[in-house]
Amino acid sequence: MVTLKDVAREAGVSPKTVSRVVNDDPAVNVKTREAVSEIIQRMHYVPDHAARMMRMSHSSVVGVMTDAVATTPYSVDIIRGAQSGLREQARTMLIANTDGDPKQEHEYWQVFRAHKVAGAVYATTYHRPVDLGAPDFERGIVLANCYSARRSHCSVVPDDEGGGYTQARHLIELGHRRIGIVSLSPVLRATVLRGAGYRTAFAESGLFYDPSLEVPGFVTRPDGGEDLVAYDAALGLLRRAERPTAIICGNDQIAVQVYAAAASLGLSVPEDLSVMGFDDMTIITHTLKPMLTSVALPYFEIGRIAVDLLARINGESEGPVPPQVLVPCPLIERHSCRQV
Amino acid sequence: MVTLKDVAREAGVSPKTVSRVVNDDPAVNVKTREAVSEIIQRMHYVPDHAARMMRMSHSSVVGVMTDAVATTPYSVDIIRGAQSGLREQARTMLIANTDGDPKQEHEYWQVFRAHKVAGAVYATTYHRPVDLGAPDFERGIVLANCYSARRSHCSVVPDDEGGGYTQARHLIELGHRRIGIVSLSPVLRATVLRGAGYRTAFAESGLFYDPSLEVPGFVTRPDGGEDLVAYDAALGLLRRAERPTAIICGNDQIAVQVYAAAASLGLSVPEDLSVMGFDDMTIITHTLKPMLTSVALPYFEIGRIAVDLLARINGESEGPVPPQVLVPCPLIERHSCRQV
DNA sequence: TGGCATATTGACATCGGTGTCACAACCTGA
DNA sequence: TCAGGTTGTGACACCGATGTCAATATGCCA
Repeated sequence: MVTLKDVAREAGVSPKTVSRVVNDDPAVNVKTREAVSEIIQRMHYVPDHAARMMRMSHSSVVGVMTDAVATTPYSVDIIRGAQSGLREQARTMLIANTDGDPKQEHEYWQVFRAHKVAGAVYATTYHRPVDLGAPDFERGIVLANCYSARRSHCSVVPDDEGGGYTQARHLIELGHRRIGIVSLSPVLRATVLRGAGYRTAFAESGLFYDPSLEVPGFVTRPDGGEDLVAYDAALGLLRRAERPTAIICGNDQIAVQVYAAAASLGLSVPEDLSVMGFDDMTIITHTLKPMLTSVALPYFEIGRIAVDLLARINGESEGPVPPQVLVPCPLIERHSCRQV
Repeated sequence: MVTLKDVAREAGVSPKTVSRVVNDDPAVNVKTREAVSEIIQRMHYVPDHAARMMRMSHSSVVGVMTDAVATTPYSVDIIRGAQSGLREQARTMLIANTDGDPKQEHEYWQVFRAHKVAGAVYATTYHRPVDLGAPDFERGIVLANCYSARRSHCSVVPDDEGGGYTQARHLIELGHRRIGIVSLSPVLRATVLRGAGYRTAFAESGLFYDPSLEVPGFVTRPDGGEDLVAYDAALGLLRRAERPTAIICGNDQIAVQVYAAAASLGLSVPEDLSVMGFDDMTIITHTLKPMLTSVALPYFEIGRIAVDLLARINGESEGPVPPQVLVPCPLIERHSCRQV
């Protein structure tokens, strides 16, 4: 391990001067700087993070704690977004996956403290309220894809209500008047919020919101698991006397089953039925034929904004720190919806 | 920040003694240990990672470098597997996502050096050869889901050949004799390896391998992107005079389109056609009706084994260090294949 | 009781950087 | 010519832990 002192000796200057060069301190003579820089390069010197951190009593690492971000595959984009933002801040990321286990969570807060991380992002798989308890962690915390029931931390969440509105609004603009909905489990916050969005869009256009046209695509088993019943749900809707001309899906998986149900009745998408997804999981949206129009969950953005907020909380960058940031869910048009 | 000294003062002992307690040094009187432990708890003391690391000149952090693990969603399970293994080793994970950019990659090797990480895992999205160049990084490196063309590092990769064998073998055992294959892009290593697996299984059973029954489900566009053409590929196979009774898919996305193609011809799965996926992306396998039988890519295991190997390389645990570990791809039986 | 092994504890230096402050060399303007 | 300012550099202490080694207390045996 080559140290500051080694470089200093080689360059014939004091360690402090090398330190200045490394940190771009302007109070160094240009010639000295160049000479030292050259030697740093030649010797492959890299400043020791530990020593620096110890002296400065905080690190350039940000902790990211997640429950089980891998469960819904794309929520891992929160991590990618965070990484992207941290890279610009010249920071790095210490990651902790807790599997939702409070014991692990507590341990990792300790780890974060031990590492003197500059702050933490707490990200969840599903948009939901969380209660962090008192993690005795002094630095800033930003919640991503979740929010504090006690409003104790600021949060970055998808605008599910807006997303629901966007789904409905787009179909209405295409001329649809009978719109079925195969929704997620009613206990999810997303379902409630999007429902509000649908109603707003319907009301705006003077459409009647018919509750019988909204059926769940997932049902919760007694053991807590979920069964995907969208196929039968969609069949039910499509067999009604007045068949809906479009179906809004709670997520893209539901759309897969809606496609299959339509096919089984000899209906084709989008000629006989428009289908609108949610989540924009490319693995599904690009795979279905025709490719699925969907509303995206802006995970990448959420991660990015979370670390930007963190920098503001820590006073390292300018800007306001709103208690909650709603990130819009953009419409991704493909070929599963048509004008009627 | 409460330090060792603070605890020592409070306990009326020397800092060194507190250090001994923290590190479970047996040379401490039981009564002293208990008293000090109690005060550590009460004061919420957490040892400073930086100071410890500096003194010991290595850290308990492992670096994980990835190209773009989020692209194929489930390859993120490599990360989860690694995390799970590291947790048992009482280590943590510094993560670096390079987007495949060599400049970022070089930067992150420097970051790893600066952090004095105990070792590194280099994970890729696709099973492929890599050339790490000379990352001037002194600690151990293990490749996950990729391997060194120059055999300079040890690697953990899925047994694609075995996976292909498993796919074919299972169908053969169910009595299928005409088996179509809708494969991945022929340039992928996985395609080549699995092809070898199919042939072995066919040969074993005295089946004739008919190249005309293997068609690509993806085609590469001039711009390098890929188009999913499995629907038409499957139609082609299913319209042949002697229709195959089963189709092996290069991944689960292909299976989605095979299902759709079968439906469009009025064929049902599995009565008229057995379908076998690959990757076991639950988001697809659980969504299709009937649920898809598939062969899993053991990403979680790969990540886990990689960090175990790393510990061996660093001499922290016992066991051999093979140059390459092939991780089996297990068959996950669901309902898309039937006996004929 | 003296001598020696063992158990327990602490003083001190050290790891690799950076903050503080002093100091020398060089300007500037009166 | 000299006070006062600016620029560039280095000496030294210190961040919070641990390794080394010495010091003290205790126990045991002859």
